[in-house]
Amino acid sequence: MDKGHLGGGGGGGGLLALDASPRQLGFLNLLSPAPFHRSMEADDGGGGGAKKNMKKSRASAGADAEDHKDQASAAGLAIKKEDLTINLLPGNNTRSDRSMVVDDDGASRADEDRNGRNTGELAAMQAELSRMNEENQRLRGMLTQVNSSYHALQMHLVALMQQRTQMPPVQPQQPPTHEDGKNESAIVPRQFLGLGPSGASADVAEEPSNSSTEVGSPRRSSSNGNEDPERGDNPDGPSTAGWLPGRGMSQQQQQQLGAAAKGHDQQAQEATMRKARVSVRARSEAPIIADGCQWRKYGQKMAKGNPCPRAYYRCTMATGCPVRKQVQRCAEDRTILITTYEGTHNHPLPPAAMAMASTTSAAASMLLSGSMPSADGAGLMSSNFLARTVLPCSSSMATISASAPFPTVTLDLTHAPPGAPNAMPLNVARPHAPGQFHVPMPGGGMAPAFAMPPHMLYNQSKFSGLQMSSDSVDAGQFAQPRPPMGLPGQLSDTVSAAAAAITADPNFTVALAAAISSIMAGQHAAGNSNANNSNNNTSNNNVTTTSNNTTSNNTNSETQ
DNA sequence: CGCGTTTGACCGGCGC
DNA sequence: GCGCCGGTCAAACGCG
Repeated sequence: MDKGHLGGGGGGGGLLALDASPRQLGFLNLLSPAPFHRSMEADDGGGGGAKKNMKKSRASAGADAEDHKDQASAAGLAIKKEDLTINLLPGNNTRSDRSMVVDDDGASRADEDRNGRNTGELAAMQAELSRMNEENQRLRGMLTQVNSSYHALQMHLVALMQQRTQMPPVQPQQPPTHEDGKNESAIVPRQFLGLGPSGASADVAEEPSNSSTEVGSPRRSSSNGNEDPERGDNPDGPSTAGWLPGRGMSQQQQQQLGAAAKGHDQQAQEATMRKARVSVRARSEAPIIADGCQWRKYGQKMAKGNPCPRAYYRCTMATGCPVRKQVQRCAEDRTILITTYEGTHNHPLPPAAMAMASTTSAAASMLLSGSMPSADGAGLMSSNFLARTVLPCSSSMATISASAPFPTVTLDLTHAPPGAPNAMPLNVARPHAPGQFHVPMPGGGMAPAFAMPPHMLYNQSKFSGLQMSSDSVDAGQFAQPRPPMGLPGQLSDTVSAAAAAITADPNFTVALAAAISSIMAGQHAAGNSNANNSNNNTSNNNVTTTSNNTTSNNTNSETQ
């Protein structure tokens, strides 16, 4: 029976978890790649890292001061051999030859000669080191800048969250005076769609009639049950206040709405945005994925072009929750379960559900903030970029469809992050793709919520692959699992919930998106294009190099 | 008996 | 205007 699938899953991992450490942020990795990358390498182990660094190009080598100190200290020992072949001077050779000829006891003399050579090498290396130090300073400056930006964002997030807790449930929305405003595009979408647990504000806004219990409402226009009361002039109903243009607006804006065509366009636009969906593709044998929410099936249809029926579910965790989801198996590969979420929860969610909801929320916000100026190339660029940043582990897994009837983000969880260690082959049978779905866990490969029944574990773990996206990046990119965090399951859940709540905040997402977009715009202005991945020795070499890394990872995952 | 699922009917949007 | 299609409703049904 399907009842078994309605129960909430165990605690999921912290999805899109934002660690205090900037290196956990994939986008920061993109923005200031070299220092972070190198700091990661340093984790691999010191000596080998130092040797590797010497072989690198100067640009990529000069990053961490400590590394250079290590190099300096090791210069007289480890680097000698390589550099001897480089720095052998004719004079040295003659001296060495002469010493061999003249002296039978050439050991001490040879040592002296070596010392003499070493002094020359040391001078050269000191010069090199000084250059590297200078470069180091520059890179440190960059790092400091990025760190300060990160902390500024963090402060902004905290401020936003505090604002949110102090705000009444229904907050007045920004006046929709934008026609094509790209600045507003980052603000507006979050008012319409957030699949995450938005606690009160946006959810209540989404729900046309909370007090009148949508579920029990007899007459609902079928597919537009959400929009109709909002589209129509619905003067009352506090629930419509959230995003309805007519609510919480100045008289001037009301007059704007009065203008038929204009208001109509806006409303149509907003309705379209409200239709934004997040589609999750995951391999699952189960008929439904356990995302922590409770769902009630209210319909099933045979969709055209797919022999598998499409099931319609409605969230029943709270009366009137407008969130719906469609579940359908992929026509090509029926082991792939496609779950499409639409709407915003208007009730608190358990951590497990919050994880999924925050993922979809982040993806939806990403989509809307990026694709709002759909005709704008920059918008699409930022969408794709955000698809990689918000969902780092799924750089190729997050795709945005502009051609779909509704703007849709597709999170493809059927691909394993590249190079994921300690992967847990959760697939029951994937003959064509061995170990295709790998779920790297921060604690060495195991999720904390394993008190679940096996089938729940199966499903929930699939989401953990998304939830642990940032961790996946760490583990996947650097092929070095982080040491076990030692977090008890409960605490881990709490942390995940907090992280999920943070990332679920559309304000955060939008702020993040805006910051990233602006930074990226600056970088593109400076370095033209990241996609070229040329390995020239320009000042952008660091960025390019790491974007190479990122790109190669992307392609890795894409080719899977 | 209550709750959830099933399934045919209905409705609205959209393309021709 | 008509038909197709996606989405929803609600009565019937099944299960615990």
